[in-house]
Amino acid sequence: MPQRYSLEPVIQESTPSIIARKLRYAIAHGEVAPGSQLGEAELARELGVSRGPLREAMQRLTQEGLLVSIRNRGLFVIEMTDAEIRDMYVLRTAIESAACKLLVRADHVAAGQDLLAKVSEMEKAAGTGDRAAMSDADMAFHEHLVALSGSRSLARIHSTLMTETRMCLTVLQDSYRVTEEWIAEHRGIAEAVLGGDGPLAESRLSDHEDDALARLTSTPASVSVG
Amino acid sequence: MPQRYSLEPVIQESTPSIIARKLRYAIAHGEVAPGSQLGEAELARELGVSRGPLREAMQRLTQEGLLVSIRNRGLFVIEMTDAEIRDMYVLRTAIESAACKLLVRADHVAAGQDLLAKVSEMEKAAGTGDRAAMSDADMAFHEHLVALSGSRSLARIHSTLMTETRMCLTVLQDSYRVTEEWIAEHRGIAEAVLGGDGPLAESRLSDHEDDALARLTSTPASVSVG
DNA sequence: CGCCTGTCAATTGTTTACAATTCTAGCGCA
DNA sequence: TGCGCTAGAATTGTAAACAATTGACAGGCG
Repeated sequence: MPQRYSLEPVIQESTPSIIARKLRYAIAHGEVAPGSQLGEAELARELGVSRGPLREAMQRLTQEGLLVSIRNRGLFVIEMTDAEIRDMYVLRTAIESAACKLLVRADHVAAGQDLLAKVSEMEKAAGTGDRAAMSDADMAFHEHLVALSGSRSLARIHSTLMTETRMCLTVLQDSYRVTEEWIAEHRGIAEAVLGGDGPLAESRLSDHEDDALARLTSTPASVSVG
Repeated sequence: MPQRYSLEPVIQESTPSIIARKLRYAIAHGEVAPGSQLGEAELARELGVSRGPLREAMQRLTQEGLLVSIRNRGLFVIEMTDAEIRDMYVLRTAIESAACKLLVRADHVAAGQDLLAKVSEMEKAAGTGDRAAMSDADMAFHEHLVALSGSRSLARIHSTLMTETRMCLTVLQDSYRVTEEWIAEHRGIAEAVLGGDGPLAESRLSDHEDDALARLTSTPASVSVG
């Protein structure tokens, strides 16, 4: 059959998937506060679905670690302590470092240029002074870094980490400052990738994550994973 | 209140949790073949639960990546291609490397001795010639490595990876050979940790993972993440 | 004979209702 | 005041029924 129109296959997203995505977004953007309870009946009414699919979606988020379940009491949005945020950054640094390793072994020139483009977008966002745009650009850089590595495994883990990161950023939005230094760190990583210097890229990435972590937590990270 | 007995908090595991654990075990140990379909009605009857909690458990496994869902058709156990196994090992190496980094920054002497004890258990298992015991000991070493790091994040990801690894080992059980070299690799890692040499430990770990990967896949890994 | 199409059985997806368990809060009582 | 008990409310688990979709198969048409 001639493919006259460029038709993409119709993806029938399952209802639990849709619910999970909406809930993830709501949690990440602070529409539901950390520690607050998600009542089944209320949520089901709000979303216009029945309890079955809703519970399936909740189980997914529980598996991701975004919700904690207390039996016969309900599901609650996680509250991350400083220690847990530090621990999350350990994992995040591990994932992104691995992505860097893969990148420099592949087409690091194209990847580096791609990342530099993201840095430009960050500068643009910084120029407008829009907080949301700045953090969006920040996260876009890191998501792109992992996506360019081509690893599905890394991308999957990373996406859940970015949700948690976004949640932390939303909570501590006031303390989120974009400095020249902040953009320079990203550019440094991109340039190291461009040059194919894996160890340098990883080192800069690790330092960058430590800085980001220090901005998120009250006490500085005592042990770095870099 | 004086803690006279070392009482752990009573954890009332939810039904979906139990189901998920049982299914995970069954998949990991080859009781359900990769690619096979899991019928809701049949499984529910077999496990003695209703479809509700069963579906919730399935969603968890889907989120973990152990099952793939085809809408209106059912859930199937994943079939991993060589490329996917390689990709999984990229992630696994990233996780365990990060654990190594944490280990050498903490009490690396105690950790190293602990790991050497695991190596002894491996030798014992190798002496009996019991295939299951050998792979158990192998996986116990790696799980211990991550557990000793004290990172909940790393441990959580790693546990799902070990399930997938176990599945691969079960499928290709015949080609699983334990050699002197295999034990020596583990001892090398443990000794590097004991000596507090992070880079050496990571390097040896990476080489070890590459070897393990080469045993699992038909074609050798073209790109290492180490 | 080959291809398309309509029907049918099977399975999943969703909703609803109800029973069971457990936590919380309030009350009475020593 | 402190304790135990009880009623209410919430979640959790179960069951049944219905809707929706898929894949297969038989039959008609060119």
